[in-house]
Amino acid sequence: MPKNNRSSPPRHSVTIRDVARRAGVSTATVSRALADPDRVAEKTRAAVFSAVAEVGFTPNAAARSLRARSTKMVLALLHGIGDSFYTAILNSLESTLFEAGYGMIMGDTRADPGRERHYDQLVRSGQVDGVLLFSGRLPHADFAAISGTVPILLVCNAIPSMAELPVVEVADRAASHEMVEYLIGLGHRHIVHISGPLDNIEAQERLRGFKEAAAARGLPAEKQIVWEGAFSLDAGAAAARRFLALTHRPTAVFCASDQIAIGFIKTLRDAGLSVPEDVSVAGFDDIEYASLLAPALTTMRQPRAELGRRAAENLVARMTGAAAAHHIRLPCTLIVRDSVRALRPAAKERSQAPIGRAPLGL
Amino acid sequence: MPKNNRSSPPRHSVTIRDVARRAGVSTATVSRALADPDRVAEKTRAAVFSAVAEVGFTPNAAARSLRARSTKMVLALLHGIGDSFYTAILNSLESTLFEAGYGMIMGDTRADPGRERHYDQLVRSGQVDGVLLFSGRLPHADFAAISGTVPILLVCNAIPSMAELPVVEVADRAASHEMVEYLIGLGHRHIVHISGPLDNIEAQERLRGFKEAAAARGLPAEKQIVWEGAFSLDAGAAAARRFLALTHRPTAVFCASDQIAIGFIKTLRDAGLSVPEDVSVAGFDDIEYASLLAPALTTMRQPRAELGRRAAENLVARMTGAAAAHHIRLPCTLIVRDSVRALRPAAKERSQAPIGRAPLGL
DNA sequence: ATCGTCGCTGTAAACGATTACATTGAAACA
DNA sequence: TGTTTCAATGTAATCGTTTACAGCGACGAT
Repeated sequence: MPKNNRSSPPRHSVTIRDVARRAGVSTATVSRALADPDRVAEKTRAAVFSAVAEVGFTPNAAARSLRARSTKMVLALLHGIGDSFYTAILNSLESTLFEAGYGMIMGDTRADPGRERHYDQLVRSGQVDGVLLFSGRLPHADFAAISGTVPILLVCNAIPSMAELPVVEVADRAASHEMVEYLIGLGHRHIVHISGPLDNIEAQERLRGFKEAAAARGLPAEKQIVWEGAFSLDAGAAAARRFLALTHRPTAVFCASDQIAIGFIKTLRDAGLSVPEDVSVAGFDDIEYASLLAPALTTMRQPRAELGRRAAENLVARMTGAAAAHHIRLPCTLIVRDSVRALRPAAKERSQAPIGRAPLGL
Repeated sequence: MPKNNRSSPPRHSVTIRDVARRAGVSTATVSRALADPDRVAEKTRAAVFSAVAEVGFTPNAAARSLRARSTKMVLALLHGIGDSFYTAILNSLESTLFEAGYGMIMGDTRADPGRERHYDQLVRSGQVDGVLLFSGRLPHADFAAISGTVPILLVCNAIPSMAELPVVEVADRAASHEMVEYLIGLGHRHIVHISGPLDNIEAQERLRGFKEAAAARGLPAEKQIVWEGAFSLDAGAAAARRFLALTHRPTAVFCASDQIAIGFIKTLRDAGLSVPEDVSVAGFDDIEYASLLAPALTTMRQPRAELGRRAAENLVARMTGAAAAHHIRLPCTLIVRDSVRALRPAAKERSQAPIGRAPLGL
């Protein structure tokens, strides 16, 4: 007997129609019972629910989206998923979105135009109800156009040319101010700022904060050095090599990220200098391991969990048509640990002499 | 004159019909031209493409999914997005999936039944074409049922009760063997294994590897201690307190994760012990900062990028109906750094005496 | 001349839900 | 009793694609 290839139906999934048949009602009633149980009679409701359970029904998302024009999904578009900076944010993001009934699609632009176009299409094709835009290097004109399609929220990414878009960000400039004030308060007058890449908004703001604070306190401008690089360990290492080559070394280094600071310290240590004895080093971010390093890193803590939560809440409000703040700026907090120390007053001018290995006793 | 609220159409999006009209062809032809340009005449193709550009058309994803029964999305379901272990994996995952034209929805179960049900529904509602299951604590019966719906791939998560599901994992047991062999080779005979949570498959495997290797080498069973905890810093710290309370201290500690090792070392150091002088400590994972700590961590490196890539490739193959390996196991590599050292042969038996502060000179 | 064959295109039926509108029956009220 | 009202339900259109099927010239083979 030949195999009967035709007997089994073409994998028909179970639809609302099956439920309706089973419960002896129309599909409209099933839909209503599921969407708002109070709108159908108690008897019907019970019949529908047990029918749903019996046939094992789950509404088809595509059909629902098509008709209802909503997907209950948001796109989180960032630059470099691998960056550990995002992990804490993603955590509270997912959490808050989940509470509100939204799923999260993750996209990474990697600063690649092809990818940017792809995600642009994703949004335009109606696959998400909203966008959280972390990446700072997009073809923003395109995304501005999208903002007519679904709500967009810029996160940590207050692009000046798109002032009309809502933003949730960290008070980078103020935090930078505070850190510089702190260093000055400890007696440092000769400071180098190792900046992040200056096509990045946050790097720009931190640099600006550094300059403003130094100027406001009347620090000699020629002694405030700025080196630009990536937010990476390697950039920190490169800066350290530059630092070692200086004859008149600054007494403090303010890094635009903890990664930079760590790379910097490591290279310095390999060269025989020690932190903070020979030079004070401050970071920015307060990454998970900042407190575990030796020396424990003095840094600015970014409110990452809150950032994720507020961003998600704000976007949800927009998607549901509720009122939402147009600009949220969250403060950082200075975390004092061991990598920065007060400059010995006596050494204030001496510190410009070449610095050798720290004395053994201390 | 009253505002004419009715004049603007109800935000009609631009559909394939508009393109068809504009190009003077049928919607079927537009669809064909877009799906496979070679199937329409050159003239038509040109007309369609310029029409698409002119009206600004992007196909509606919901409609397409509904009809074509495919969403070009996968669900990556994990337990604790915040865990830095995932970041490197996610990176190569996203990358590989993107190349293959798939998007990625991220879900976190947080070991919460409500969430598990939610993501179960997500899959059943046809929102994804495949699932990557990282989390080790699901109501697996349910997900086994799903496997009839879309392909599922277990990642780092070879649940025995679901042997029929395909797996991509790390050779945890073999890696554990190797580490224990390494410690034994350095003269260690008295080892404690700080395990991860034993409802986690990987923790189980690492523990098993530890026991097997110790037994194979004839190490005295009563000296091989196992403490169970989370994969966290805190668990490491707790283990350290336990360790400090011992009178006969082991000479080496093999931690089931770098996090544990770091927490352990930190607490030990706070108590005045130093690593590796007083005790050798090995980790597992080779997290980003393992090399930057003092002491730099001796550990097993997990091939995370490759793990992500292989998992994505395998799932894509399954989704497209291609052949795919049913079980992939990737090897780890031992990374020797500074937190483990050879036991001084002379001290072999002495080492059971209470260990004091390390001599200053070393 | 006739009949495939083939390349190209159009017509219309799905896909599976939501929802505007119509219908029904019973309660409420005059 | 007749009318109104309202809750509960059914009917069928709709969302925007894809795709099975059919049609239609043109061309080559018989």
